[in-house]
Amino acid sequence: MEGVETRELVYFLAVATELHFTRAAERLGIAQPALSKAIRVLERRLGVRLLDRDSHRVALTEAGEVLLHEGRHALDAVTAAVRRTRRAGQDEPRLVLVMKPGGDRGLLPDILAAYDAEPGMPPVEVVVTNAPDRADRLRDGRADLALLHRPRDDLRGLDAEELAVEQQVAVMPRHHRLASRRSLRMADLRGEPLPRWVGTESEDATGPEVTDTAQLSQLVALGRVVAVLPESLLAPLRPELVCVPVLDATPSTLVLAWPEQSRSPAVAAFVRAATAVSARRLGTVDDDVARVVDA
Amino acid sequence: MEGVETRELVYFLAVATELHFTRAAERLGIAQPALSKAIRVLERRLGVRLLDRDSHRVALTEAGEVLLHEGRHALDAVTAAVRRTRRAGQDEPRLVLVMKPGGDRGLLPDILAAYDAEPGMPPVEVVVTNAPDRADRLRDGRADLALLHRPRDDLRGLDAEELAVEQQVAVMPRHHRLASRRSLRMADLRGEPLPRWVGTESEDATGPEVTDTAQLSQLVALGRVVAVLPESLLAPLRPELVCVPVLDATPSTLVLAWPEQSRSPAVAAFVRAATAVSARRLGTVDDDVARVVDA
DNA sequence: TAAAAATACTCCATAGGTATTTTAT
DNA sequence: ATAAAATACCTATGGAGTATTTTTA
Repeated sequence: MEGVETRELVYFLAVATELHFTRAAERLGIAQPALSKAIRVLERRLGVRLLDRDSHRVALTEAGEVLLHEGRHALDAVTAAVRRTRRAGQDEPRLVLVMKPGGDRGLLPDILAAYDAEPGMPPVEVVVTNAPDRADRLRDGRADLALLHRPRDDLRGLDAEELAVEQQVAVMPRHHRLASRRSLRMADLRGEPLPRWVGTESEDATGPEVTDTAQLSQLVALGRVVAVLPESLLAPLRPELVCVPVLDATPSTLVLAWPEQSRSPAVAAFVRAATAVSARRLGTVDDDVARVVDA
Repeated sequence: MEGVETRELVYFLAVATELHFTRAAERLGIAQPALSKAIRVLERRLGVRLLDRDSHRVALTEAGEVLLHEGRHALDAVTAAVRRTRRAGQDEPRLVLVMKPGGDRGLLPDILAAYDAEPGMPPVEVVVTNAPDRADRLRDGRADLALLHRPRDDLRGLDAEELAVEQQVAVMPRHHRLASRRSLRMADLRGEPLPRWVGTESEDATGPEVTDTAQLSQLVALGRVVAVLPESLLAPLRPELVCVPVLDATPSTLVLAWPEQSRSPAVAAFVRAATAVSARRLGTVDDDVARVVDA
């Protein structure tokens, strides 16, 4: 009566996303009647109709809509529990940190050194990826820590500690009409093609799709696009490019994030190390920002 | 291979908390051998030993420790999904708001009025309870919204909007040695018996256990305890009691909280209503605080 | 030796398969 | 007429029970 099994959630999510029993059953590797029955049982158990269906249309009810969102979340939590348990049981557990290339603003070596100084802590495995699912990796247990950027990344479900704030700059070829300006406002970039980062739906981006900063550098150098981003992301800068501070772009904050309900001592130790390093560097970073803003 | 069923999680959590197969099996209403086997299957499936056990001792391994925490979280998410789906499927869905008695600082009537002004929204069911699990009710789907107090309540897993800040006061009988002071510091209260709120483990509370403000008022009036809390919580104040502002107590912030991953339009509408009312009242509230601090 | 977990077996509830019917466009 | 979901029926995996053995303080 009470329990809903994860298998049932998986089945329902398949149908709810496909909106088609036969295709969903294929995807799940089971037969269509089995799936139909499983859904009927689930509906009966919940006492709620989840899908309105006739022979040619399958649609979510209000309740089905709710279970689609909440069920996804619940399944994430279950798979996260499984992944973290498996990892904790390894012979040599590791602390997994994800970041994108260049996404550490040079802080990581010092942080790792500070962390390694603590005795009895598992080694850190740094996963560097351009995939836009870094935050999701924390949520589903593939990673323990992530270097993320606010406000770009969605931090819901995560705890985070601020490590550094960086002003955004516009990157363009040396010969660009705005390249000699000492600073810009977003309005100055009206009409410029901005890159569309894959995996993010941006409002005003009209330029080509980009997946990583190397590709972006290339496109900027070719004059196909102008990028607005934290300066350190493109460091070291190609010689034919220049950066101009954009005064009214929301600054990008580098944060160290971890799953909210984490009780891992290793995660705690790493966070301590990172905040210590960040605090030590804070003066320097602030100077950097000030210098950029003054320019 | 992949899937872990919620039933298995429930079983494991029972063993992990009881640390005793036979008792856990009783609690679950199944036989001991069935439970032993289920755990063995789970361990095999995860590829990880969860419990170190001999005939007289059952102890969690590192991995078991992890699954205890993460599994609880995951089960919460599953039951939350089930509860919210059931509620969404009711004939007349309701928006459930939990608060403790007097926990709204007088804002709720206006908020409800503003919310009711929006068309097509489900009615609000206000649950007033002294139970200390108000935040948990959001996490496990029994409620959609809660009026909570920072920093007293643990807001992890929740989103929250600040509604009002209130200075803390010490409440004591009129004849108390500190009753004539215009303000206090926490140090002045050294040696005074502070109440131990049930459900919270407090460091320096040495006085009697209390469960609600009526009981607390009574105990304060009897001179058995001195309480530090936001003034509005005891309003209207018994005539034989007085309040003295405590300058260095961390102020209490009234927040409206809801589950992080909520996508409910009704919740969104209520939050809008609440922030609007709060903004309208903000000047007044700030004046209140200023007046208290000046006193 | 006593208390508790593991093993051995038996049973049946149900997940899942195949074949077929119903339904709506 | 056709595509898709529901129904009917069958099979077998595995969840849960009882009886018993093993283990160690």
